[in-house]
Amino acid sequence: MSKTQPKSELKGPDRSARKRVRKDDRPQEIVAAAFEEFASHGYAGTRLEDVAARAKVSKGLPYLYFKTKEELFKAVVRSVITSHFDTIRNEMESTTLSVEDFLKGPFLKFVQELVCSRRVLIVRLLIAEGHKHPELTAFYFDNVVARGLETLRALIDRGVARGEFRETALRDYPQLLIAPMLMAVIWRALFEHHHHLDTDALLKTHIDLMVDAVRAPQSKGDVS
Amino acid sequence: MSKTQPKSELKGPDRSARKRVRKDDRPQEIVAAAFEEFASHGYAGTRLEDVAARAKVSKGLPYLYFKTKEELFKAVVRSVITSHFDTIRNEMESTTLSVEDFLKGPFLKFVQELVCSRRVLIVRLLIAEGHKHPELTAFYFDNVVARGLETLRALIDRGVARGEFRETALRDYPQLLIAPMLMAVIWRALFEHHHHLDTDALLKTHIDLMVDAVRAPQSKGDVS
Amino acid sequence: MSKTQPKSELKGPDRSARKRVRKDDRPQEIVAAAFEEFASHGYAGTRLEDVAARAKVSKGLPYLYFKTKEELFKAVVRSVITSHFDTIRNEMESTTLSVEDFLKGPFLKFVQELVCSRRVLIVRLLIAEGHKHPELTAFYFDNVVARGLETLRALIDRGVARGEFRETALRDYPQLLIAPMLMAVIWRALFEHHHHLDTDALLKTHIDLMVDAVRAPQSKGDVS
Amino acid sequence: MSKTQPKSELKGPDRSARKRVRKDDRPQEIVAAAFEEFASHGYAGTRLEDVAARAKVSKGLPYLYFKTKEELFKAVVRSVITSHFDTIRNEMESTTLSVEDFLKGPFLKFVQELVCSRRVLIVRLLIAEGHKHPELTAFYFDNVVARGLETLRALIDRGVARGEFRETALRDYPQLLIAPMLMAVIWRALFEHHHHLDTDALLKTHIDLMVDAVRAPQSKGDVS
DNA sequence: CATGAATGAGTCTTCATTCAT
DNA sequence: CATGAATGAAGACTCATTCAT
Repeated sequence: MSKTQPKSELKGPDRSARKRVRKDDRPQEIVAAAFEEFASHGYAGTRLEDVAARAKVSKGLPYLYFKTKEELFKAVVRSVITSHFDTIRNEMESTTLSVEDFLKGPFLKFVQELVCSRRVLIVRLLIAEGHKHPELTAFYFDNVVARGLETLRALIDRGVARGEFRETALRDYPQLLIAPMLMAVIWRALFEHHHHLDTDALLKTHIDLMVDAVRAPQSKGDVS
Repeated sequence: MSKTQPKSELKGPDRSARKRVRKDDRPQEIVAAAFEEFASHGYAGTRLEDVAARAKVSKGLPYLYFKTKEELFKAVVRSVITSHFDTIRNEMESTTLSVEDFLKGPFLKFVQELVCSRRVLIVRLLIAEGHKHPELTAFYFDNVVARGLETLRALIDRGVARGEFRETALRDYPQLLIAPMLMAVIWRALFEHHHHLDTDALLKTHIDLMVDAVRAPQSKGDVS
Repeated sequence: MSKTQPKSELKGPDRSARKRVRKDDRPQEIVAAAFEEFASHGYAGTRLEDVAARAKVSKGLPYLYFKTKEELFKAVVRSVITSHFDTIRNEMESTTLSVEDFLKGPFLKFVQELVCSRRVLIVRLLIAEGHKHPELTAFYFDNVVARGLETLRALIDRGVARGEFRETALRDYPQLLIAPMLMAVIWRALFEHHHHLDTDALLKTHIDLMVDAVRAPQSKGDVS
Repeated sequence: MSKTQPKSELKGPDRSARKRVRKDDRPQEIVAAAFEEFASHGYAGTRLEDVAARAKVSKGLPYLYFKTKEELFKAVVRSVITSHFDTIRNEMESTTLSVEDFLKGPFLKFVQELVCSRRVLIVRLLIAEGHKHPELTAFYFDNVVARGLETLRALIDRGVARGEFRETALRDYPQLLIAPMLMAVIWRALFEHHHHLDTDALLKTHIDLMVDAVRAPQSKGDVS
């Protein structure tokens, strides 16, 4: 009563639209909408109301599934991270291709596609907000970064073991195989309107040069 | 008249003296303080009151020099960008070293230092907020990115012209020389606490591999 | 920027009314306004916006002095408690009157006035909200309740020592001298509109009866 | 038909049986749950969802029986008030004990028990919220306060008529017999953790003193 | 010039209430 | 009847910005 309760005697617009799409995927829809908003405006710049609007639900609904804005943010990050990287990791480990062919084939393809997909936006998000969410950063590090680098290192070592590659410091810094992806993502986000960059070619060039750099001497003749 | 000692020695022994001395670089101090805050908390997460506090000025003073928060932000970005890159660019253009030696010497040194300096934080800031400030992004692109890439390309072309390097697509994607810097910056910001990365070695490895990749066949013997 | 900053280009009503009353008693004014609101609507039922409106300040100002609603509430309680009870306590300890005369004179007067004053509203407030603010309750207990009861007990003991009173359990339960005050406060708050109660007479009757009850036998003749 | 066993034995073995059994007292269970919640958190501080949870029903069910939160609150107050005071009133009117013995016996017992029961919490609730619910306060006044005081006054008058008591103003302020109960209730709610108070002894002391105060001079010998 | 009290629009979050199922 | 997902009004709190002193 009194000031605690809404005085409205006349109620909202269309009460019938509710439950229309209702499913147990409501949380997913909200997470999807939140992803777009977070990706566009950053954490602080995103208003939960806009997330709700984009998900076509009421302002209060996200709070039914996510206790706070931060919870929602974490859910967003986790949902993007989860399982998207398992595929390529599995391929890496089970492929019968030569390492060079794998890098120039499936791996390049994967990275090229990743860079064009909406879910790389999560990378920018983490770059921007990660340090405020240590828990999340740790999660990302453990599930994506650490495992990804490990697999890459194993791949390089295999190349060396198979006599494809010479021994180089690359195995100690597999991050170098990934670095151009960051460049591509950031370029697309910031500079694409100023100057077009063919990220596919960028990535391909990088792989080609890297392979050239580490290729074992005797295999030189095989190339052309 | 301007830099003479204050005439009133009666009030505040050295307080007025300090004031005088600081008067001219007040904006700079505010920008410096703002840089730290923006770098730590992002644009939206930074409170102007904290900036003022860090700069040891009153809450209202920043508004004397910068009409809005965004103006201040732009000033911050500009101040970091300005002139820090001219030096290396000049060196690049006037050096007498071989391109390989230049890359492995002054250039590597520059990048390694940049990565450790506080002013790379601006990179993360731009990654995070750049798309909301097109004007700023354009300014950064024109003054840093475009000119930097141009100079790098010229350097590579010089290497080719001098017979040091073979012709590769690297000249079309000089971003590849910079990409590991992004990796280094981001790693330090997000993952350093999880897993140490020797960024100096990372950067060196990258330059070494890149040079190996593009070095002209006959120049192999010339190196040492 | 963007959604973080107010878009308003046209600003509020009268920007000149500010600072009019400005003094360092602003906090006091806010506390006073808050007292009225809390007393009227309880803790949860009070809107800080109404407090601000009553204090004729903007919605945000209370937060400049009180970090949260609860802080303000505590300040309200403390401000009412502080020092109002010292006077009567001092009188109690330094009076030259007989205990009976003191109880029927200054003490009765004090209680009668207290019951009519606005600051007893704090009692109702504490009854209603106290259990949610243990810190505050402890503060009130230490500063008002414990000290008040102690003084009352000393007074009764003095009456016994002087031969005015016989030894009764009243000294163990000095709360009984205060109980009718609670009745008076609560009655006025809840039932006054239903049925008038002469609280002055109620309180006087209670003191008279209590004194009759504990008066030493030999002093009986002295009464009339 | 109404209380026969459910016909469908197939679904839910005894789940449906329980449902049937509970159906009739659902409102009561909800009121009971609501009482606990209101008593603990006050009106505004109580969430209907918690009430439902405590009553082990769904969030929407209370609305089937009570149109609004306020209706439920009223039902709570009424349910506690109703009929609990008739017993003692009847006793008061039909007892064959002397008034003194009645006060020191059944009446004291009743008050002591009341103070320890959960249903006195309603008193604190009314103190806190009563002024916002005039209707409810009126109901409480008519059914509990007015009738209670009337009966007490009649009791005192009977004491006077029987020559047990002298004529005192107590008959005009029977509230004084009740006042210590308020003290006891409030003390238990707020200060018990700070300092234990033997409320039984408090109440007994009060009755003893009051009776001493009003006892007729000649009846002194009659007592034992 | 410099200060910091004051403003008020905006955002997160809660919860009474409704209603499709 | 019973459920609980969904709604949306309201309130706590923040902070960019202003301006009297």
